[in-house]
Amino acid sequence: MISTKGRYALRVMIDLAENDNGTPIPLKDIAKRQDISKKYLEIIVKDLVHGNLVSGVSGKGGGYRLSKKPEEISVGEILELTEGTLAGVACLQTDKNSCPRAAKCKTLPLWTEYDNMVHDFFYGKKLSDLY
Amino acid sequence: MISTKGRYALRVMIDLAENDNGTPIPLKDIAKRQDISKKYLEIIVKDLVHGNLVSGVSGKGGGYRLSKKPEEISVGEILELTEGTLAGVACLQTDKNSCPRAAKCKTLPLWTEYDNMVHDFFYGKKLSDLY
DNA sequence: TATTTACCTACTGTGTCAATAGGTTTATAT
DNA sequence: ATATAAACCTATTGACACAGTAGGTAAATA
Repeated sequence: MISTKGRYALRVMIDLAENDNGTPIPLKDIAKRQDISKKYLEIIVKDLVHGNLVSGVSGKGGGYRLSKKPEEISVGEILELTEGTLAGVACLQTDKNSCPRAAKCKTLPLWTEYDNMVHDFFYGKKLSDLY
Repeated sequence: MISTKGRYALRVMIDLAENDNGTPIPLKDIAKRQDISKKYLEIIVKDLVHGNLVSGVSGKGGGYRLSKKPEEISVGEILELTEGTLAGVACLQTDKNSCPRAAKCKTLPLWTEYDNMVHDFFYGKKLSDLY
């Protein structure tokens, strides 16, 4: 299940894209527009900065701006970054080493197909498609 | 994320379908074949019984059997029963009353599309497709 | 009547989620 | 220079779900 973190992250990204006027956008403004506590947004934006999707500018007059054009940012990137993974099933998380039953598992092909579908869906959607 | 409960439930259902020989199949056998504790399986099978996907027969010689033919049971039914919901996003869970931002929410259409895709995927797969 | 099975209620440790709290650093505007 | 406004950082917390265990009772057959 996609958590608030990923969902809020997407809203932040859209907000940044929609309100882009050249100058950095302070978190305070986003928090107010999106009705999300600024404190919580700090955590989320930190992930986005680490993933190079946005860059922050400190000091008065500072704020955040997108690092790439909205057409070049996929929803999948945003979610994978903030959710940690897009994998819908634990068996398929890359860090978990593969299950000993994998070879004979009757359900693994289903989960793999599911995972590919979800991946393609979210990586096919660009930020620019959402506003 | 689909939890062990849903994943195990699916394996139980496949096991019941594959080993169906007319007589009920005791949980002990399923637990051994699937390498899952019988105690934990009890919880899972209870859900399946409540949802009328399997029926239990008490007493010596008892066990469980499928209530319908494998071609008539969808993976979606199984997962929705054991997971509680198939909704990948909290906004779309039926019990939660809709979010006040819904009307102006830029992300809601995305989540709805995602949800429909997932729903169609899992309801399109039948138990008989998996073994 | 002993045995085998389903069925029931309760409990628990672990971890994640969602969020808050209180600071320090950085850089601009005045 | 200095006040101000912003990002940035570390830690903490309450609530809840997940994954599983424990110990029993009821039902039905061999």
